[in-house]
Amino acid sequence: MAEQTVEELVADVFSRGCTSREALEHVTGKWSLLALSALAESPHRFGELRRRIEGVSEKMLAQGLQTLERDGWVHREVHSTIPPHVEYRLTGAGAELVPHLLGLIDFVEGRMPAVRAAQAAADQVRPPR
Amino acid sequence: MAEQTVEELVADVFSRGCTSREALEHVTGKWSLLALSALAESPHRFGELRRRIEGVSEKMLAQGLQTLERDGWVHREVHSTIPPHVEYRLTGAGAELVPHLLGLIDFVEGRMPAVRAAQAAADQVRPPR
DNA sequence: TATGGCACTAACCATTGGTTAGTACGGCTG
DNA sequence: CAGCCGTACTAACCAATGGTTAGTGCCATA
Repeated sequence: MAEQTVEELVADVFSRGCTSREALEHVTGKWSLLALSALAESPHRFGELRRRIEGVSEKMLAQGLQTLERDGWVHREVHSTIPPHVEYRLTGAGAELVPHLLGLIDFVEGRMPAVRAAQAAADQVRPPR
Repeated sequence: MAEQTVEELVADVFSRGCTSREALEHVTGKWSLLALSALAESPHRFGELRRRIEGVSEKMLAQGLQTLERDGWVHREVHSTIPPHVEYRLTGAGAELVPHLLGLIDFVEGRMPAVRAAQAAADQVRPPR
């Protein structure tokens, strides 16, 4: 661990220097995850995404989309119109990423009864602060 | 959207009131994700996890493990010894969750060259602030 | 005596998340 | 006419969470 090769930088999430950590954080971010899921349905304009994802602010949405675009998961297309018209769609890479995310989302959603039961049981033994 | 049924609370990540949002945030949290991945290899003691996951502090690790335990993904077993001996292992649910996480991690790791290339290209067009 | 092992937690500062206001332009309504 | 709406962001500022550092108690060892 004293020395790190380039391969280790790429390949090992347990390694502090692994650059995929950051990329993982981006795609699993709270709002990015939901934006990607929405874009899996169809390309959206900014405002459409905003309305699709309840609870997200324009600021957080813009931030997440910017990151997703920079990492190459999302394609942003600006039409020079008034009012502004910006469209977001998944890139090829994004389209391959999304089934992984949706699989995880579906799994967790399906497990919510168990999660809730576990929380209730845990809170009985050890009430939260 | 004016009214929400219990089903909607459970089933729709796009909905503000969806409780699975929080559960998703927990399992995809930066340190929790790595803890779950390490536990997929074998049960670990606290210190073993700390050493396995480079860069995590005891505080952040403890916090993540506590959440994972509460949600029912991880089983925490305390042995009353001196020095303390606490062991963490995946629950049955955790064992089913982890392949989803590992699939995502593998996918993103494999895509890092493309992510980096996308970032470099994006930064040329639009240098980051 | 001091230090190390173990698994946390308290105190405090740094960073990111989130709220609110603002931008510019054309169209529509009262 | 003035005000508001639609659009897609960004600036300013406060709230919340992440992260750093110190501390806990007990036994064993140098």
